[in-house]
This record gives sequence, structure tokens and C-alpha cells, in this order.
Amino acid sequence: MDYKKLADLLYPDLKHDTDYYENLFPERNLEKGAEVLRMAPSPTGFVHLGNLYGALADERIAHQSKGVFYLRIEDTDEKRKVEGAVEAVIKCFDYFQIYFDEGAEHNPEGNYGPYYQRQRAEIYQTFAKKLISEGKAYPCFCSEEDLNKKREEQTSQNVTPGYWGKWATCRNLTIEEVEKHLANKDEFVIRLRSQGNSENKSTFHDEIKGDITVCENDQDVVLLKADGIPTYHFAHAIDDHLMHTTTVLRGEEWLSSLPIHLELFKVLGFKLPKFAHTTVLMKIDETGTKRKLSKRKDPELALDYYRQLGYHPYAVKLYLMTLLNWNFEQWFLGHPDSDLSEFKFEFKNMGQSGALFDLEKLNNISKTYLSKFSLEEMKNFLKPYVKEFYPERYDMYFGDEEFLDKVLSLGMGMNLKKRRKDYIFAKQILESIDLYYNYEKVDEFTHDESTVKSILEEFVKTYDYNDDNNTWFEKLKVIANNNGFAAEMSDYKANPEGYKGAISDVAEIIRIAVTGHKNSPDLWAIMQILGKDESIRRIQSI
RNA sequence: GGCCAAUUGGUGAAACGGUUAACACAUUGCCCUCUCAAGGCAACAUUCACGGGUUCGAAUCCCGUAUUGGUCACCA
Repeated sequence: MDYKKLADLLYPDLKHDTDYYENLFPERNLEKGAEVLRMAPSPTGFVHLGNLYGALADERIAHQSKGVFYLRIEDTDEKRKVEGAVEAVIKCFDYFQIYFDEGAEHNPEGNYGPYYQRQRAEIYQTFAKKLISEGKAYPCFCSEEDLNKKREEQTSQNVTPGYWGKWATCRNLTIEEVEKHLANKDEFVIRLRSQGNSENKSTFHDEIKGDITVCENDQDVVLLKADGIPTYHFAHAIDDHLMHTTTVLRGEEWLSSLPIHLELFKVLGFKLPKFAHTTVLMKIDETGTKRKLSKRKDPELALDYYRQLGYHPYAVKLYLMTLLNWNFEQWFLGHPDSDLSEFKFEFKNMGQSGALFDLEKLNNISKTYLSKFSLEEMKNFLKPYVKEFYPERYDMYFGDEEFLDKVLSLGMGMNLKKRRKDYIFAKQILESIDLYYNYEKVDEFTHDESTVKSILEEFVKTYDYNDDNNTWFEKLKVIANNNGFAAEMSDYKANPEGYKGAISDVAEIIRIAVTGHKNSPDLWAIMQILGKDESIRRIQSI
């Protein structure tokens, strides 16, 4: 069979040959040991936690080795394309401060583009043509029905389904037959003529998983689809070669198609990059079973979920780092003031099995991170959030910054030796400071109405805005005594029967009256912030 | 179903033939305290999915079983 002739028949007018592209995209000029990694999302418009998880690993490995991290858009599937998805991806990574050195819209000036696979169609076709001319690939005219029929037959005979061995009927097409199909304008795909045997096994070293055994590929997989656009497998081999990726980092769902990729690199004569397959993120179901996070059921999977709640991007990254490398957390404990980029990230410290996503832990990390913020940092964090999600409240908060400063300092415990850790994410912070702006009685009094009334009346009568915290509290004790409550907790504990309640109950009544809540930071301080008139007004509204 | 991988407490996990099985989150108790938060001090796996084996010695090595996950497209 004259393969050269076949190749020319199929692709008569490609402008270049493979050498042209090899020369166009020469070896990158980088320091020894520099790693080149890529983030290669398909533009479905949905960015999830797993994407960030991988991107963070990509970014760290690339940048800590003084290498390159680029963005490539895998838009080979027309059906899954969503308008504006690429912008959404970039916006999302921007929010989490993951920056690309080159690729797609972000920095189209890179020298290895285009970074959209659809725009690279001719490149793939050129390499496919070369394979055809070497007899390593061939056109296949089988229709969907043909393939389904084969599959049925295979399952009934209990053999591995797919296009392989004797089932690969188009392998043996003669030039004349191909010409006839072409003249007929029949659609065709290009398939790999696989040389492998699935009985042959070998061990392969994965940067994360370690040594794994892989079988040889024996499937004549599709390289180019009927529309001339490559499948993932082919595009991956060509792009990662031409863009000089040194480490392919991707989810472990790709592990099972690794044999295909190994054969492709071999057949194309490409140097094999390193591979690193990350584990999937899991969660515990209501039913108690561990399962993969799913797009439909788990809103917390979408990165936008965290942006909308106003989680600090850095805190989310810190959390992801603890999942990514087990020793990160301990390192961070020892270097609380260092940036996470100073940590040495290593594949060997990544987990082997699927990590459970733990919201509690995220919250904890977020709290301790925010508890180190200065007042300025806190305001700078809240500002853009309020602007985007509560624009109507912007003036309320930032119109009187002096007031906001007082509110936030108290909430953050700026005056304490150990700061408070109440604040987790922006939305929750706004909710917790709402009591200064809107009065709403949420909790109920636990004592009867007449007791409440008499305590509140006496409190209003004796309240002096200029009292310091101690004086204020001494007055509270007097009120307690007058109403049959124990002024000292120790007295109450010694003889709970002898009192209506303790000083804490008196404070609670006033707290509910003033803040609407049973729990709050220091009551005296809150009243200082609210001012005399507002405090009294709230109490008298009861 | 075939193939590949994983399995240590409620969770993330360390350990690479010999330790009281780290550490962190969560939980519980006590202390501090006008509430909450924070903080302090404790407690929390006689046991590493199960069953065999190798060994003076196994969470660690070997063999089975079970369970979980991934994958078997002209989707990525």
C-alpha cells in the first residue's frame, strides 16, 4: 500500500510539514530544572474546586522552579462550548490570584500559540498526515451504526469493546476503496493504527502515584474527528510536545487512557513528559458514603460559590494547600507570616487517595487568617465585595468610616491581647455587624416580662454614657442586687436556690434589648459605639 | 463485567520492619469569664478494612477476600 499517496489523497493542501512546526516552536530557553506546566480547561463555563486544586499545584511547581505556567483552552468539543466561558475561567483565577505566564486571552503574546485548540486544526492535521504517510494512522469511514453493531457483537461475545484488531475493518481499506468513499463525500475520521497488545504490561512512574502498571494500548483510537478537529488524546500529545510541557498534571480520571498517550508519543517520536495524576476531591453524602463531588448536587464545588460568600481567596488557597501537601499545614504553623509561595511544594507529599472536602477546616483556616488582618486590610477586603454584591449598602458602610472602624475593631478584638476569631467570610461579617445598622430583636428573653421591665427601667435611669467599663458594670451589680439576682457568679454557684438568677442573666436582658441577640462582643463597648440615644431608644422600644 | 488504583480515628493525615501510631480540624470535659468569641488545661485509634503467610518483631513485605474510586466515546 502506498501510504504517501493515501496521505496526499486525504490532505492535499496543507501548507506546511511537521518540521516547519518543530522549528516554529523551538525548545524553551529556560534555566535548568525549570518546569513547564499548563492548565487546560474545556470551556464549559463551570470552574470548580478541583480546577483550582490542580491549578494551584501547576502554578507552584512551575513558578518555584522558575518555569512557565500557561493556559490552553481545550475547545475541541463543539457541543460543550458555552459562551463567555473562557472569560469566566480567567476571571475566576484572577480572583484567586492564580496568574498565567502565557496563553489564551490572558497573555496571547506567548510564542507557542495559538492557545485555543480549534485554531490549531491545521497543525494537528499536518501531524496526522505524517502518521498516515508512515502507515501509522488511517482513515475510517465507519458510521455510528457500524460502530454500535460492532459493540453489540463484542459484548455478546464477551470481548473488549472498541475498534481494535480484527474489528478494525477500515485498517485494510485499499486506496481504491478510499478514493471511492472520498468521491462519495463520505465522512471519515483518522484512527491510529495501534501496534500494541493489551496483554503486555509494564510499569510506569507517575510523579504522584508512584509506580503503576499499565497495559499497552491496542485500540485504534480516533485522532481526528469528522470535522477535522482532534480528540483530546491527539491534541494532548501534539500540544504538550509543541508547547514543551515538562510535566503533565491532570486529574486521575486520565490515568486509564495513559496507554493511548504513551503510544501516541512513541509513534510521533516525541519525548515523553513527566506525568502527575492528582486525586479527585470527595465529599461525604447525606447517606454517609464517600463520593466524588458532583457539579449538580454540590454547590460548594463551584468556585463562584466561595466568591459569592466572600471567602478570602488567599484563605481558600491556604486550605487547598493543606490538602495538596500534607506537610504544608505544619510548615505554615511554623512560618505564620510567610507567604505560601515560600513553601516548597513537592509531588511526593501529595495524597494518594481522594481527599474529603472539609468545610469546617476551611472555616477554621479562614478565621485564623482573617484574625491577623489590620483594620485597613479588613476594609480593603470588604470594599470590593460590598461594591459587587451589596452596592446599595456601600454608602451605609463606607460613608462613615469612623463608625465602621469602631465596629470592626470591636468585632475583630483589636483591643484584646488575643484577637477574636469571629469573622470567616465577607457575607457573614456583614451579617454580624448588621446589628449596628439595623435593630432587630432576634432572641427571646428568658425571664418574665415584669422582671425584664424593671431591670431595663432601672438600667436606663442609672445609665451614664461617660461611665467607664468598670463603673458601668458596678452599676449592673447594684441592679442585680435590687432585683434578687446574685451580683457575683460565685455567690450564685454556691447557692443557686437563693436567687432569681445571676449577674449574667441581668446582662443578658440588657444585651438582648440593645443588640437583639443573646450573644455579642462586649456590651459596654457596643453601647459606646451605638451612642447614648440609640442605646436608650432600643431599650425603650421593648 | 474487564483493566487500573486506593483502604490508618468523625475529618485531613504522618509513619517507609522495632515509636506511648506525629500533627491539624472537629468533638467532649474542666478553667477563665456578664454572654459569645478567643485563650489555657485535659480526654479522644490497645490499633492501622478482613483472613492467612514471611519475620525474633508487621500499619509497614507477600498472597487472597471485601469495600471504595477511576475508566472502558468522533467528551474532555
